[in-house]
Amino acid sequence: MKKSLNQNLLFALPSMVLSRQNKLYFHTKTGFIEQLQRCNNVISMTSTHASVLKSGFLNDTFTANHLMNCYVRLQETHDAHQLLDEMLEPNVVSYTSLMAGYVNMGQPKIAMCLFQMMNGSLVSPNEFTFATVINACSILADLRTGKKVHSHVEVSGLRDNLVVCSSLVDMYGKCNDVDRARRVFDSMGCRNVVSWTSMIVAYAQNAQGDEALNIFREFNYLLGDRPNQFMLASVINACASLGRLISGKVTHGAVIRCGYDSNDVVASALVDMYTKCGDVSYSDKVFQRILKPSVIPYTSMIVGAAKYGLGRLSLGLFEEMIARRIKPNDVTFVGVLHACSHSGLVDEGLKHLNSMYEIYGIKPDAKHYTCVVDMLGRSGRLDEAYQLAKSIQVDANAGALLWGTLLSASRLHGRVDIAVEVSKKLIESNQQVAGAYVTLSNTYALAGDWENVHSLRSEMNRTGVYKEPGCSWVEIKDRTYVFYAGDKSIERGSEVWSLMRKLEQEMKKRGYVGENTGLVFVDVEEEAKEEILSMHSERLALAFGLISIPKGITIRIMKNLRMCKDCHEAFKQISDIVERDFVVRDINRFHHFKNGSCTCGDFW
DNA sequence: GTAGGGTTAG
Repeated sequence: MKKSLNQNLLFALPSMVLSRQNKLYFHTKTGFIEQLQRCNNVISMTSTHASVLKSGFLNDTFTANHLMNCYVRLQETHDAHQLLDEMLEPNVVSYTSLMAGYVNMGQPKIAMCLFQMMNGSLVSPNEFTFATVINACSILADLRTGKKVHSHVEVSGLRDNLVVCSSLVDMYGKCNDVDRARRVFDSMGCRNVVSWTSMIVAYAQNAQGDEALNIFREFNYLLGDRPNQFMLASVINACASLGRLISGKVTHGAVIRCGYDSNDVVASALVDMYTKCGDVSYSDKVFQRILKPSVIPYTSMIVGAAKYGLGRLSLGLFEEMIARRIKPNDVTFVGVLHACSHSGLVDEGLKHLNSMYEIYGIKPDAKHYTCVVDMLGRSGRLDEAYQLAKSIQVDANAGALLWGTLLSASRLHGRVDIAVEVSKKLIESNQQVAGAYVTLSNTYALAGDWENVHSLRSEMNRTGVYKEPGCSWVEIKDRTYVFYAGDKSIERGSEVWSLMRKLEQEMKKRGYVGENTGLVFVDVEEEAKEEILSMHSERLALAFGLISIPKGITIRIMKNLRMCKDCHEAFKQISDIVERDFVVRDINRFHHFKNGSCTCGDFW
């Protein structure tokens, strides 16, 4: 029969008592608690537990809670749980601290079970309990339970509690219910920087970056508080998701002025933002300034370089981080494989796939295999890619990505046979149906099989399958230019088209041929052309922007600026990083000029 | 004993 934790300790007790005899006999409740607070390893913990047991103080809930908290702190949740089971009168602190322990140990489900168990007892939850269990729902993105807990909060008299409401905002955000998050946020009588950050994150992580920036503006305007590193990292993330280079740079200025530029998390967000906003060289400059980059900034930079086709740079960074004994994670390998895929480094990619588990103990999963399928597919090794895809066990979402990847590769290399098989899989499983139809149709078009193209189009019309037009956008100076696939009426459209033709000629001159360049159209139907254009419109718009922005307007204005010390430092650093034509505009926004001196506060 | 941030393949 299994012995209880306390029974086990009784067996261990005699030797412990003997070795610490003199101290133990004089213990008081306060003495035990002080001793427990000092415990920093399991051996001293076990010994103290034994003494508490012997003294009889274990029946005292307050002392037992300290004991349990100590187990939780040492990550011995199993022992802490056993202690709770054996407590005579566990109270709200006993339940809540164990719940928090499970959440911190990555076992939020057990925390939720404990909450249920507690509700079945006579103990009522308090604000700490609610914040903890809501956090568990948030980690699991469990909206159903989250709503139930929310109702419980409403009747518990804690609906005005700042921490509970902030955790509700966060929970709804993580469960992709932004409207509910906003409703809770709006209902709050009192908010702090955490509640505002939770709302910003809720918007940013649910593809509503504009709203995230609006609410950040509101925060600055209403509160005049300085944002902290959490808020700034979230705002930078929102800029990244929108491709808003200027807003990103302005926020970068705020980061420097507020003194968070050496923060690892903020720097990672900046590296990622500059990549997504169109300039990997800024990312590199920010990255170079990080004194001791951890795995995440390294990964951001590896992924960033990979996206720009700088595979060798990605692999060099990977080697550098290994040499610095920084352990890669699963995302790092996604970046490495992505880099190999986009730079045609197939053999090296396969080598990295094999080393993942063998050397680093990371088991490749669907996302890694999807990268490898993409890598083999891009390089024309379609049969191997197909074989690999068939051998992977995936759930529906990962499957959609995997087969979608193979389908694109089949189209790229005109492998109608594989494209047909793969589209069938996608359409039958009701995944990416419209995309599958269009890509299959384009594959037929590339092969000159117009009969099948037309029959697919009729089938799409008959079954009512509609492909949302692709959309991309780019921010140039203070304007956002939006491009929809197939929309020829875009502003300054004729300039875009003429620039595109120039680029096309330039690329041809340098030896690019075929549709791999993305700008050279093959003889396909109108819709297929539009799809190819939309894939590249972002880069196109960037190129378009670069030749349209007037330069050289900056130096004179700058000389007249009188800046406070903080702003001057921010300006010096940021001008190392960004180009001057953007900087002046940003710098003007960093400052308020009153009576000839500089006051800061409004980032926008 | 409680709430918030960064990297992920087509």
